[in-house]
Amino acid sequence: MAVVSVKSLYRDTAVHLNQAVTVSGWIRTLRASNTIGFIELNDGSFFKNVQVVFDASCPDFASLAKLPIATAITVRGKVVTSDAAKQPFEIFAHAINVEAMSDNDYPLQKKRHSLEYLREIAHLRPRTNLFSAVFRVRSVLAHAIHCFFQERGFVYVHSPILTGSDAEGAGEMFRVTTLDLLNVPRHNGKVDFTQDFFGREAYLTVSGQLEAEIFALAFRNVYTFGPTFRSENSNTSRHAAEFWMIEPELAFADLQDNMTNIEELIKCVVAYVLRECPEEMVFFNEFLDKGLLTRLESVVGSEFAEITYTEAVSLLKQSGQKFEFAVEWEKGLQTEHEKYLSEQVFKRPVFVTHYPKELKSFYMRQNNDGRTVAATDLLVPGIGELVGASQREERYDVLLSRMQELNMPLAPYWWYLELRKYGGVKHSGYGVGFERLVMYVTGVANIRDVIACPRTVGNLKI
RNA sequence: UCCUCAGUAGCUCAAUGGCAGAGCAAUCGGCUGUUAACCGAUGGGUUGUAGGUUCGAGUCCUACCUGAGGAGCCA
Repeated sequence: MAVVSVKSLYRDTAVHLNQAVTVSGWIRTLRASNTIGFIELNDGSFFKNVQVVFDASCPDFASLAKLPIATAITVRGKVVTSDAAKQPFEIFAHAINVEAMSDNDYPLQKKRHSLEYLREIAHLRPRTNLFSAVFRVRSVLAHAIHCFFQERGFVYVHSPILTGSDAEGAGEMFRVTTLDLLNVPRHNGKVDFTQDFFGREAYLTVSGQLEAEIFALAFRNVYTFGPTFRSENSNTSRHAAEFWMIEPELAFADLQDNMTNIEELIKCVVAYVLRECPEEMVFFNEFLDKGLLTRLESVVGSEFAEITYTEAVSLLKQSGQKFEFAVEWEKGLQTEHEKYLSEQVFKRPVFVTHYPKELKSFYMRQNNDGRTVAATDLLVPGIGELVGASQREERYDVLLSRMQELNMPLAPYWWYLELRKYGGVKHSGYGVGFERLVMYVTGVANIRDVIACPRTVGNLKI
């Protein structure tokens, strides 16, 4: 008999009711007495478990009643309605076959564990309710992002993970080398990278944006979605050394077009997850954040706020709010300022636009005022910066003089400058921290809990 | 990197400078259509590490390690 998924049992209950079925999965918990036992079985296909009832008519009843948690079993039985309150149906077992034993020192108990403890057993935590929900939503969210862009004709670009540029400006980089670190070749006192794998220095990418621009100027609308690496010594609940980013790039688009696209993306993928993962979302709302569903539904339904950086600064100055750091136009917004804006003033996602050029990257398009650039950050309650965006500087001379102002080496960027010479139309793009999006959608507070095997400073356990 | 807090049984946590404990888990037994089942019994400790103060340190002091929260940096 074909094995039926637990998801199918829940989604098509009427089809299976009073029918013989075979299911296979792992024991989440087991309760038994002399005459009857109950197994909550999870088969991986669905967030919820199915209750398996077995009594003395089931072969090997006594030994089945002692099986440890996490034992893998196959159950043959009949789907019946359940008398008890907590489940609409259950499986009455005729036979239970052990596929793979577990052990009584299994670290996950029938109780609530701390997130810190679960991080130490990252190889087992996907078997818990919370992580089962998180990683299913992460998968659905990734799919939603591809759907959004593919439906709109965006081309998915695989930007390089290995890069030769060490001055992308987005953060500290991991060096990649095949040189023997115990016997490094030298030339005139310096490391001789001509003997390294690529014949030059190489790093892991901190952003695929510059390469995405290449493709935007050929395919018009493109996006990247892949891993990114930053070796910064940052120790917060929102930073990881390895994370995923989505970096769309739109040709013939200014900052406003960019922001329209960002808002559509966020609303579309949030709505998608609410639709596809109702059980998981109810769980998050229950156990992590009672206001989650209300907040996400309002995100889908309402306009994002918009304010210029200069307006935001004067709004903060006039707010009367006590801040640890004074608000100053030249110094940029502190985290406390951003939180006040998104959580107290607007209480929803807010675009802050036109930042001082000194605070932003060289490639952002300079405004006519001579002091700001066409850039925006999308700030969301609870997370802070979710999206960083800008119109790119398409004017060759302006870009060149800005790079010279910043004393940047020009040679590595010859191709980036050359893009401006041949039909370098206005274009815009943005970067979304995928894990931050997962956090925002699930209510999970620590980035380490939305990554399968998180890498942070001093931590690469599994 | 800086600031703050924490580290005691497998897990979650108690213990005034004076005998190191509880709940859950595990093991054994009982019992019941159970829902983190329930009831009884049993085993389980170099109190993060190294020094110091003291008649006596889980408790006070110093350094280090680990974790968490916040800041900076950013996505």
